[in-house]
Amino acid sequence: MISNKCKYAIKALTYIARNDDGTKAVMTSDIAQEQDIPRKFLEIILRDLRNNRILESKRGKDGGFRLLRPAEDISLTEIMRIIDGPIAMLPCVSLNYYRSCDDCDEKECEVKGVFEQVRDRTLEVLNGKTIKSLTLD
Amino acid sequence: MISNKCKYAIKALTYIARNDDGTKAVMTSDIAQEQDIPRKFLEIILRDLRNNRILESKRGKDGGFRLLRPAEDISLTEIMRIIDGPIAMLPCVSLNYYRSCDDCDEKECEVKGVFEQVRDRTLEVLNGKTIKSLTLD
DNA sequence: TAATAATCCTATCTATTTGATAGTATTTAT
DNA sequence: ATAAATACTATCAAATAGATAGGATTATTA
Repeated sequence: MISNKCKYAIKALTYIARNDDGTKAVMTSDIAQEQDIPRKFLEIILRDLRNNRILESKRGKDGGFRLLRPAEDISLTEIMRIIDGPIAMLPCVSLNYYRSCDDCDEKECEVKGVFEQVRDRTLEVLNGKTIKSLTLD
Repeated sequence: MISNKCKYAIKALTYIARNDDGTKAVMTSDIAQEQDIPRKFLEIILRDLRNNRILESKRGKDGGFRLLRPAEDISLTEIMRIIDGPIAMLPCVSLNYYRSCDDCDEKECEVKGVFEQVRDRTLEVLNGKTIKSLTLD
């Protein structure tokens, strides 16, 4: 399962992508209201995305958030990794968050192969999806 | 990520499948030792699997556990659902643990479609894997 | 039939993660 | 100056993960 936080992040980003008309940044409070996300929680999420160079922010009056890159260059995998961490089902098959298993020898691990396949299938779908393509669905 | 508990369950089942020679049941303590799983934790897992009709148990001396069905009839998905619950990444796309989302309208949800695809790809892999096929890998 | 060896059951515990809220500081437009 | 926005720090409650402890029950066998 992905976390609520991650789902909020995706919804917030698609909202920003749809509502940035080029004149002014998109405000936290608008996103929170329209997408039904707790405001203070959303602040944390947006700051996270900013710190990871997905968003840029502007403070003060008429402040808000903008995508730092075109929506078609932001993949779902990138967002999910920032917010939730690994996508793989086992640490030892994670591409971005690899950790060895304490309790088994990877060379003869029975389950590793299966979960590598799951990972690859999952990434085939998720890598192909961007904030842009989500807004078109 | 799948839980440690679930990984333990899979390893325990493959161990039982490999070591049941038809004469006597496989003991918790043997599994725990060979597969490096905390004994008391493993007890809980095996009882769970028994309650869900994956294993049968025999008490007392020479007691232990056996697969209730042939290893080729026990899929990974079944085990994962018993131990960890839903396999899907969103409650609203889960086949076995469906729950509606509080915060969005499913008809126009942007992410639902993607995670249905992920679910289907994942199940393609996991449904094809059984305790039997894992022991052959 | 007593001893032994196994599962069964209930309760408990600690650490981490999840999902959030509160309050204040800082920045910016007017 | 003032209003309105983000930035930051701290805190909190509930759920989940990952176990551990101790005794009850059942079955074998010497």
